[in-house]
Amino acid sequence: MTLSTAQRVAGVLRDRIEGGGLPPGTRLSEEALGRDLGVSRNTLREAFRLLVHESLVVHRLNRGVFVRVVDAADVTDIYRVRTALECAGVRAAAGAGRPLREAVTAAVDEGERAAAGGDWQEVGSADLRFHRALAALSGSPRIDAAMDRLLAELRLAFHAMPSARRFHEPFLARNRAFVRLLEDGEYATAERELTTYLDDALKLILGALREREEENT
Amino acid sequence: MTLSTAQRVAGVLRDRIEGGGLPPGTRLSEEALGRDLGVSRNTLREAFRLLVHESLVVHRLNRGVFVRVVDAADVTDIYRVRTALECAGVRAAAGAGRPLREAVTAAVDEGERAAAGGDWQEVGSADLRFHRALAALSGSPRIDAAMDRLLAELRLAFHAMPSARRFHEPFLARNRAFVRLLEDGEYATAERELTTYLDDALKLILGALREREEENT
DNA sequence: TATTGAGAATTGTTGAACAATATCTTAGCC
DNA sequence: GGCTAAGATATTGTTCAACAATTCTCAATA
Repeated sequence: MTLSTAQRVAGVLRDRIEGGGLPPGTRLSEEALGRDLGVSRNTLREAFRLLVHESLVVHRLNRGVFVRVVDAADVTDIYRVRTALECAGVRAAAGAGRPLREAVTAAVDEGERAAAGGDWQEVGSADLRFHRALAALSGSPRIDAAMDRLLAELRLAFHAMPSARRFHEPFLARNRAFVRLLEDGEYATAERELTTYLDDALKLILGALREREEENT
Repeated sequence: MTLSTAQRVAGVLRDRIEGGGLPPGTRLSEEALGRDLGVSRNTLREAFRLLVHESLVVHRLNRGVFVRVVDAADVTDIYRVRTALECAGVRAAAGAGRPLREAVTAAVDEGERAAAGGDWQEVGSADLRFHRALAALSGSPRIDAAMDRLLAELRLAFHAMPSARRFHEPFLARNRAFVRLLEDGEYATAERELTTYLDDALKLILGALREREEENT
């Protein structure tokens, strides 16, 4: 057993949350969950702390933990940080090692292959890998970890997106064009394009969030 | 009782660590510390969790918690992330609100005042506030939080710096010049200067770390 | 010297008890 | 009827001691 009980429990909860089994806003009762998963309240609370650190749940004093609700302000902020980290990656691209640069191209390739096969779920995953690879060009473990946390948060918001295809399809060509800019060493242009790219994506998500908001009124 | 026992214990440990009473690498025995502080192991473990979240200690499964050792690779990485975040702040400076911009200037003012009074400890604090204010120009809560964690980590490495004055004095003028660039709207120049600024600071710290390393051989 | 295995030391997990806080219920009032 | 306030109930927060699981120590052995 190389994983502690708390880590295993956190993994189970993470899967349930990301799989939609525990929708945003759900309260996680210590007693009920502990009985369900067969662990003590103490261990469960330890698992909660791990998930709090991943921003998947929030902890309100004397009220318990709730599945994180990612609102428009959160998404906007996440995109601010993404822009900072991914732009830093682009600026480090020239000095980055070959494996790091190839990871970027590979993710774009995989996205196109998935699109050809009609697997839009996988197109989404490849897109996240693409952006993570972009930030990873910095060669910084802390940036990698921060990026993972950000994308995990973002996945919570993606539950609101009606169609993976409508959201991802327009970006396939932009990803390809962007990679070409990197390969040609057009870093300044690439950075500008990336900024507007992320801004466009943000607007799409905010639009979807607003629509869902109006539905629930 | 507005502070839990665990929080008090964490405070005691934090003081001991930052005061040098518990040098980096020290293992914090649950039983010995618990007896020493008069709390149960469980409470002590809760305190440990708080400190882990602050990056002051690390937790290794089945081995216990150790006072964090910040090595050259860590410092290098921290400066990579700082560069990304502070540069993002500079690029957002034009659109940032007045209070955010004034906070940058205020920190530089306070640094100069402290230097005039010979309080080099306070010069160091003001310098940290200056860089935090720089990153805060982005107006992003997540960037603010990340910056706080980074600077807390960095404080651990500063224990290796022999003289606060020798380290901070040369940067007083650079801080002032940098603020002037911001006020004049010379953002591109400011960003370039900031990059070399952080690079120079990194080299100084790495040099001090190397010297301390050689002493301990 | 390197290895191995039993025992010691240490951390991981649990369940319980009690305290503090929040939520729900209900009785009384306007 | 609707509203407020007091009390009852449920939930989380904190601490403890005991037991399980893991790692470490160190002598015995090849």
